[in-house]
Amino acid sequence: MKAKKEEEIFADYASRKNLKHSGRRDAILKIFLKSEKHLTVDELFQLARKASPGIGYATIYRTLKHFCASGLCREFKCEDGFTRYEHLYGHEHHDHLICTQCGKFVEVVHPSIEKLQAQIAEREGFILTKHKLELYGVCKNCRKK
Amino acid sequence: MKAKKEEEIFADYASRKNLKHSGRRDAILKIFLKSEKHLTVDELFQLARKASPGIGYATIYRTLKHFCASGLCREFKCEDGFTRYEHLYGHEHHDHLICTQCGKFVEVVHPSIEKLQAQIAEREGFILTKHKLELYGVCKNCRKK
DNA sequence: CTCATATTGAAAATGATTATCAATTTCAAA
DNA sequence: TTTGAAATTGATAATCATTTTCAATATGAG
Repeated sequence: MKAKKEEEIFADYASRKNLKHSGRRDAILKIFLKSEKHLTVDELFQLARKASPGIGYATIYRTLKHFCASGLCREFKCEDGFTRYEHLYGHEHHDHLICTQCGKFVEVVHPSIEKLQAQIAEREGFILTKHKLELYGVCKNCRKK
Repeated sequence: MKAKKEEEIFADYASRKNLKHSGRRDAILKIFLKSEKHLTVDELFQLARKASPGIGYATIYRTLKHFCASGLCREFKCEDGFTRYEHLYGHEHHDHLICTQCGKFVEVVHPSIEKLQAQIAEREGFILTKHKLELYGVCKNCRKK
């Protein structure tokens, strides 16, 4: 029951933060959890508007901040200028392979790269806190077209 | 004569693009070439203002666009939200190791990582066009403090 | 039920960047 | 040297994504 677990994570956060109950927020959470894509703010807004007509843009932003703070998701500033939000729960650390034609996101994991990064950092006397690796290219599907 | 060479690169571009001569631009170029740092727009603006009082912010932006188009430099959108400009000429492809305390930039090259990236992309059926690898951490100096 | 506090949408504010515009400068050709 | 088309410039307005403000409303503990 992954979805259940994610809802619990947010419920815990909400009670920790003394958030009050809100239908809007529930709707946004449901939509976010249902989508496995890396949604942009606007995509989420469009979907939320269907479920909760009259919802404002600011509410999406505010709610996403909460989701991030709760550990449910993470902001991902993409090269195309749009910020996307990706699920964190149940997703081990990964990097991204992104198709510049269709926008497909592939989450990739490669322990050897992580190891090499640590080596580089050590060689230069750094202690690594985080890294960002994005591979941009064209996927098989888009090449056929 | 690296500096000479860089000036030539820009001169070629300028003549190709029918740019007219400009004292402002010369000053900005000189400042940019003299600095080996990854300057932000504002840092460059502050420096340029000393050399050319009265210079406007827009001129910095416009000139940097030209520098990029000429192949002299490259925009680097940093995690801290500031766009920096780095020298391209004489700098082979590299990734960045960045100190989150003092902002120190180290250019790192690691062929094995490049190879692994190509492997990952191939495994997923992608043809790589570019990549972005940034390592964030704390440098030796900052750890001492 | 009550009241402090969280939530909301609309609209204003922000901050980085770009576009506009009228004034000025450059430079090739006359 | 003069001329005039085209480039350059600074100031300012416009964008665009995101944040903040604010007054109105909703929530929920006591």
